[in-house]
Amino acid sequence: MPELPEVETVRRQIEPDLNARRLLDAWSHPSEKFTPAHDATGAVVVGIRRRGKFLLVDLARDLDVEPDQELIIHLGMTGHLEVVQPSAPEPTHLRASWQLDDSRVLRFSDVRRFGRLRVVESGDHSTIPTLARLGPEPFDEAFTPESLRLAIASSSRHLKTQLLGQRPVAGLGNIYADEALWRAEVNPAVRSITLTQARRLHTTIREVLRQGIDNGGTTLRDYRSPDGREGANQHRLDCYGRSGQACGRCSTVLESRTLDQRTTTWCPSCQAR
DNA sequence: CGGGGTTCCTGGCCGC
DNA sequence: TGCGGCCAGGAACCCC
Repeated sequence: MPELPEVETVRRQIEPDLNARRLLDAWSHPSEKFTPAHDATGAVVVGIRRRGKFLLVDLARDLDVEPDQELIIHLGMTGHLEVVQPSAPEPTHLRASWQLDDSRVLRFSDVRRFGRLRVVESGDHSTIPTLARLGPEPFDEAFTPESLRLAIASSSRHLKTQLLGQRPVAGLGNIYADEALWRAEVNPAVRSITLTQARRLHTTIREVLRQGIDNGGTTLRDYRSPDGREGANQHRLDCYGRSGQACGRCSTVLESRTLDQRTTTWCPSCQAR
């Protein structure tokens, strides 16, 4: 399930292959999630950025002009991007592909079809709700303990649920949210946090995301980087997926329960309310 | 507008 | 071995 570290790993890998390449013919699966692939046809890639879990591919009519469109890619749970020779074996769940002007092909495959594509005018994110209201990038200076505390205070929902909502900070999913809360020793089900807790959580959010990027992402089942390799961060998890095992800090057995329809794992002792 | 619930999908896994 | 049932999970979407 690609979260910020996985999406950033993908971005770094495909950028050199895609930069300055023109997208020629496009093919797409008939779902409306993927048919916008055709809207990018004819444009040249002049850069690839990331906001939270979204990839923003800057498109221009030509190499020497300002970009006027963005191809926005969300990988969902099982989305995978690769730039390969056309002779490479076709993925089983191909959802979109673009012929490139260097004879290679950009392919987007996605087993569960939770991913989606859109082409919009540069900077116009108004039709993509989560992106339009996305919180600060975790490594940006706009993300501070106080911004985090304020964001959490602005809603009455459970802390973990708010973090998954992408408003307090961009890019957390279930894995890194559980990891950050565990490290910060904050209970996932509280509805507000003190500034002291916000300071800890601010630090641990940055730590777990940085560690995830440094390890090339977390591969639990499907995630592969564009070059087909697994990440290594799954060997470094302290909390996510460790329900029933001993907490690495206090040896209490980690618990798991569904919080607002999402599986949540935490230490009932160090993360007590 | 916020909160709460539902839906989209399919492979993998469990139990019989 | 086969199969029904269930689960995971991000974000759009719908209703109140």
